[in-house]
Amino acid sequence: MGSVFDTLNERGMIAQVTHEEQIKEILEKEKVTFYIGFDPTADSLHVGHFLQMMVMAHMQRAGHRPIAIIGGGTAMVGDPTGKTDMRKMMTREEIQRNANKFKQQLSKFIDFSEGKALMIDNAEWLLELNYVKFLREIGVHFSVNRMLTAECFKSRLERGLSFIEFNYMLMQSYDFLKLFQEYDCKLQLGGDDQWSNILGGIDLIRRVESKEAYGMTFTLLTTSEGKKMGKTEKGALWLDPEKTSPYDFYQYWRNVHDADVVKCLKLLTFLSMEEIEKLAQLKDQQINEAKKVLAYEVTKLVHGEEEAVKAQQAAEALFGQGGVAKDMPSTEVFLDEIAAGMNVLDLLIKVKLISSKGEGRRLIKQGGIYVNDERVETADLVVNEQDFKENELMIRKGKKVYHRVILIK
RNA sequence: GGAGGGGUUCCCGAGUGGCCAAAGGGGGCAGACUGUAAAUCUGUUGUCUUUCGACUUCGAUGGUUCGAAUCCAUCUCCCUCCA
Repeated sequence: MGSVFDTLNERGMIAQVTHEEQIKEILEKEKVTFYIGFDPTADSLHVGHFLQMMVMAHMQRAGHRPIAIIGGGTAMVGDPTGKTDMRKMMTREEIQRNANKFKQQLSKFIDFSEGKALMIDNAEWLLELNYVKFLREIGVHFSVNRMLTAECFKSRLERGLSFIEFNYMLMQSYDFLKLFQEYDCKLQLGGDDQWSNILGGIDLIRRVESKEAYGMTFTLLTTSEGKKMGKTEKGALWLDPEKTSPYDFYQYWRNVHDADVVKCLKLLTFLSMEEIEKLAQLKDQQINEAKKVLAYEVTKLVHGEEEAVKAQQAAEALFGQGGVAKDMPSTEVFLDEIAAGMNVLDLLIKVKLISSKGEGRRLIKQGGIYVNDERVETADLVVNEQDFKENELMIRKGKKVYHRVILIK
């Protein structure tokens, strides 16, 4: 029966901690208020945030109180960490809109009721800061020399770093101080790339309050090849079903590399370590079973059980034998559009499986397009009403991309 | 403020008057092999038509020329050095 710390640790989530012993201790004995910051720079959270959310959920389950900080103020400055060039500035409105979406998504993981968790926008205090006052109270505590030695600035120094970005660290540190003072928040968590920013906050608290605060960072979600995970050809893998359908989401995890399955199970599901161990024993083909579990569990967490089941069924119907999948992407077509016959290429375009006719021709030439499971041999093929079975037509591109066309009479 | 360098197709990056829809790499997509994996190999990767071909693209706008990504002018953005 270990503490959350052990749980997080054995799942391989923890990257660095500031004071291992003390953190273990407070996590075991106290109800700790901690925070994680989220940058509202996109209109949806993506898998990159997923791990942070898992951590928050784990912590909350262990009785601690999470604060999700929406970086409404800091987003107006831009975190230089890991960016090769300056981030584009965002308007208040954009940030606000994004922040609202975040809250919805976070609510699936964290219970915000009865003050069990808080969500705060740091714009609340950052936007009102008085420059001179800030410099006098906060700025004095930072040594430029030391900041420059931080890895995140070092790399940027070669390319150029604007003053505004340079200040990001101060603002994030100030957040921590503020939360420490007002909410007794003494632990900051974050991705491993946030390490130096977190240290900044801890330092600041020590100097201003003469009290100890703690920090802990988590593994960044990367593939075994060291690439950031969750990037797809269409961009990030979003948690918003409007931006990434549950089916695609499921498929992403269904298709992770062998080497990453166990890691993902540990990091992204609540399955017990015993169950994961069991799955980790699987070899070769059987690994697919583990991948199914992974895909199902992760989809369930993000989109709910119902969607996860649907996605799984859809996938099985398609990749297993026969069966009709109801929940893959589909497009409706009206009878009069099809009555006279419609060229495959036009149909493919309509259904957005291809973006140009040239692409379609190429795919067909290479044997990558199937209609109702029959390989399309020529781009001249015309599809008409007779091709629909029970008002449905199945189009497949390559091996994995399916699309259902529904005929509306 | 002064001096210099630069903006090329998804990304990086060649290309300095016709042979350029534009090398090479990366990435993407498809095919083979497989396990809805990885690795590998092959093809492909502006649009339209596919057969020749037509059209649009090299920061923006004008200009020179039979012909411009390549030359000129103006504008714009970025970077480096100096102050």
